[in-house]
Amino acid sequence: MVEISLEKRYNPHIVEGKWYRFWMERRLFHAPLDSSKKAYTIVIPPPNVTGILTMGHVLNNTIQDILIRWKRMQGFNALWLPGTDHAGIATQNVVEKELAKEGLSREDLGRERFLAEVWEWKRNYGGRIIEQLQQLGCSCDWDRVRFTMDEGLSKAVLETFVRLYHKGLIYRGKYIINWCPRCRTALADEEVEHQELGGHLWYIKYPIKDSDEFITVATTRPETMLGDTAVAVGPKDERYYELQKRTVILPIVNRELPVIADDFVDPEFGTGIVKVTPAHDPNDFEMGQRHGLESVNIMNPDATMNENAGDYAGMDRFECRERLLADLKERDLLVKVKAHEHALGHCYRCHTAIEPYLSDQWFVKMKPLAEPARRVVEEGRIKFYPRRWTKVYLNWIENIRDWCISRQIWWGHRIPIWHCDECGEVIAAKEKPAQCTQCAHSSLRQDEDVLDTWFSSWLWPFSTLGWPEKIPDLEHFYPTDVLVTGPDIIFFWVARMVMAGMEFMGEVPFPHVYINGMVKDELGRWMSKSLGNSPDPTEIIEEFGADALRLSMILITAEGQDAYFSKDKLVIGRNFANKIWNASRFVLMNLGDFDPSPMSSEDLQLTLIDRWILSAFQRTVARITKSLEKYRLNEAARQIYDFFWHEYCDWYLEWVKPRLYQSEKNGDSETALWVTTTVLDGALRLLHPFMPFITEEIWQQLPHQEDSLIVASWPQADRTMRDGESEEIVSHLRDVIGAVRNIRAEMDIPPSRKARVLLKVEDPQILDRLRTNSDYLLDLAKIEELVVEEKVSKPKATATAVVKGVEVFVPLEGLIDLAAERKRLEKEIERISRLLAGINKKLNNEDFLKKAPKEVVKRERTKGEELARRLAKLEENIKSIAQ
RNA sequence: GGGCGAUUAGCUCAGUUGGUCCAGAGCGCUUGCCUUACAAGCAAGAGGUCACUAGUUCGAAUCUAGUAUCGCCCA
Repeated sequence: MVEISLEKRYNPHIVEGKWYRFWMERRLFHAPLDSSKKAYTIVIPPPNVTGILTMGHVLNNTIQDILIRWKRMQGFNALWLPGTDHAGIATQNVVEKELAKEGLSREDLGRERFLAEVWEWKRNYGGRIIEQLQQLGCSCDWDRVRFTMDEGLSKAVLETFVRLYHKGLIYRGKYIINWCPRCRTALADEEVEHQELGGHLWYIKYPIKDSDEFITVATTRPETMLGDTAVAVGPKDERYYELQKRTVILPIVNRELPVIADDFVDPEFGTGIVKVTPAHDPNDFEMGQRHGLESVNIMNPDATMNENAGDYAGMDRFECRERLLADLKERDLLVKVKAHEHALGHCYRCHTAIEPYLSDQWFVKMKPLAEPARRVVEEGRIKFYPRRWTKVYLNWIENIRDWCISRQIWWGHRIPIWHCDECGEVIAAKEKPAQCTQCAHSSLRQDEDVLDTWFSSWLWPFSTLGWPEKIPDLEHFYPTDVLVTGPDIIFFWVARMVMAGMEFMGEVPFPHVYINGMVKDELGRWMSKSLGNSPDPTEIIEEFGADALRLSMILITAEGQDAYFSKDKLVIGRNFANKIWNASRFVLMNLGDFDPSPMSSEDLQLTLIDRWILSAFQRTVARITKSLEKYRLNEAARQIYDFFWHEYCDWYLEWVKPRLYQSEKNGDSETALWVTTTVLDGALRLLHPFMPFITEEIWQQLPHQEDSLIVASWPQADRTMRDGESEEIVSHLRDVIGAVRNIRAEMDIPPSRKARVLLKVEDPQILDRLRTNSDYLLDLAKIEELVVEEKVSKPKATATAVVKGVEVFVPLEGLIDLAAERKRLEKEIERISRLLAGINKKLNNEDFLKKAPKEVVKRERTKGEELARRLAKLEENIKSIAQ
């Protein structure tokens, strides 16, 4: 047996690392292919390789670990498949920044050497977040760790691209896309974050050709006027019927612009006339398509102006705006400026303002993929927890737009498209074809672009299990059982995984999606590096321990609600860990070498409190299991917390002490030890998914069968152990003790002074019950002499209380403070009167008696009678004080 | 403009099929205790018209509608 530590405070440092190593050495997290067991699978939302653990990861991964550990204990072949995501743009940015320190750009190195640098970086730093997850206690199957750029996963990417291409679901074209001028790449619509900004609306005069007149257009982006190829008005806008026949002159550039009529134009906006810049605005682009307008691109990829911008060429877009406005003002063409709120897109990686930009890109046609993804959710084959996200998901699916998947960066899966230099043929192939399929020429060039990172992560639930190879693992573990992730990537990732699952596997990737809340700081702000308000979880683990962090996070997070984190919220977890520690220390100290596990039910001499705590434990098991099944983790955590602290520690351990202290072992003390350790053992099992380290540490010191608590069985709810009668009696005893304690405290009876207590009980059944169990009252209420009788004459100078069926008298032998006692009783009378009034109101209501369920009426009636009796006694007692 | 969430004790939050959870927990506060597991503890207590209004119902913190404040997502 392990030496019992005498530390009075739980010290996570000497415990956590030790057990994690123990689990790893025995490969207890590993889920081998074992078809004799039912599989339970979760794939981790792969964190970015560049990532470090955030509080958001802590919450997300703690939830997954709780589910996995729970299912593993239930006997499932539980696989939690970990891994990381290559995070194309983010990772490339990181490495480029490193290179910049040496004055180098990626172009200086060239593609090949640059990629070698990134791989090197990944080897050195890419495992950091994995180590941090281990510190948190995550029981991932590390033998199966995957990376989106692994060979196998890369194969899956090529496979899906080529399949979709041949199905006609991937196409290339010149469209307006979201361009990040800093990352110099296209982004998908979802990768753009919109921010409401206080901008301006500029009113600019455009001269009408062959006249002295002007029109006025309103725009939020004056610099793009250099690329205008039309102005537009609403077709039904009577003000501008005449104008539609005219031509206007673009100032500065002096280009002639047609006036077009298009429904897109909102007559209420500005002057009702808008400029049309097909190359720099998605709506204008569509108008341009409808009206056959020319597109004039006026910008370079870095958002400086190009040669089409004339004198402004070379300027940055914002500088150009200032200069242009100044020039317009000088020519008296700037009519006015109005403040104007509008949403401006920003790059989700670097927060640079996005430029709508016309360029050649690859797209996935989404409608055909979205249809099955919509259906499975509508049919309930995929359920969201909490349910409200269903609507968000469906709304997005229904308004889906094609997915821009090409990125003008180097780090990622290079698009498996080969261009023939000779005939211009475009070939999609997993490997470089030997020759052009069209002209047989061998000069083939691979497309320069790489794929969106999400084009590999949407395959994650099955690519990690070996797809497209048909291996038994895939068969056994797919589909996964639940996906746990944050609301911020429902569109990016969840929806697309559903599409990919349906398209390539013909099956939903998971039946349940648990959307956890976001972790914010105490002011409700998002945690971000720039605000510096994101605490480092590893420092927190250092200070409080992983168990305390995990439990605290779960307790403060109701299903899917955002959590406002602050360090003082960790106190609850830390204190609870300490409570577990000390209660267990107490049990172990009393257990000594005795092994109670072989005791059979015939050996046991169960007392009232034994039956009660075993019953309460069963109640808790049933509740926790149910809560976990509904993904109500905070509820489950709260239940085990309350049971352990406020039933097992506060009452059972206090009551059982005298039996454990007996120096000679006998049937009674052995039974007490058996119950004490059995319930502790059970509680540790229930706690283990939440607090894996401390529970393993203690459990290993208790007599046990299995190697590790990790693989010990989850307690089965057993109705035959439920004992309503003992629960009722104990509840009654607690009420009596509470009444005495209240008198003692309010009457200032020092704890050192034991009291004489008289209980007057008229009901013979209750009388018998209290007499039989009177020993349970003595210690906890600090009673020296107890009288329990049917008829008790109240001594003089006595403090009194009334609980169900019992009058409690505590004689104070002249020390009584009459005023205090009167105040105490008055307060109680007021409380009871209020309750009684509420009940009487119901009972005097005929509709209530008629329409409420019978048992409710009966319950209210019984309660009313009981309260009336108590009130009468209280009033009698307060009267006798006055004498 | 559309959708969603939040509003309960000084602070942070539970309370999901409307009736012994019409009110709870942790922290903080008051009082008394170093009671041989635990002062990161034990015991007792103070503190809330459950944002507001109207409605449904025998009965509403809980359901419906609207209002206010805050926050998020989408357009």
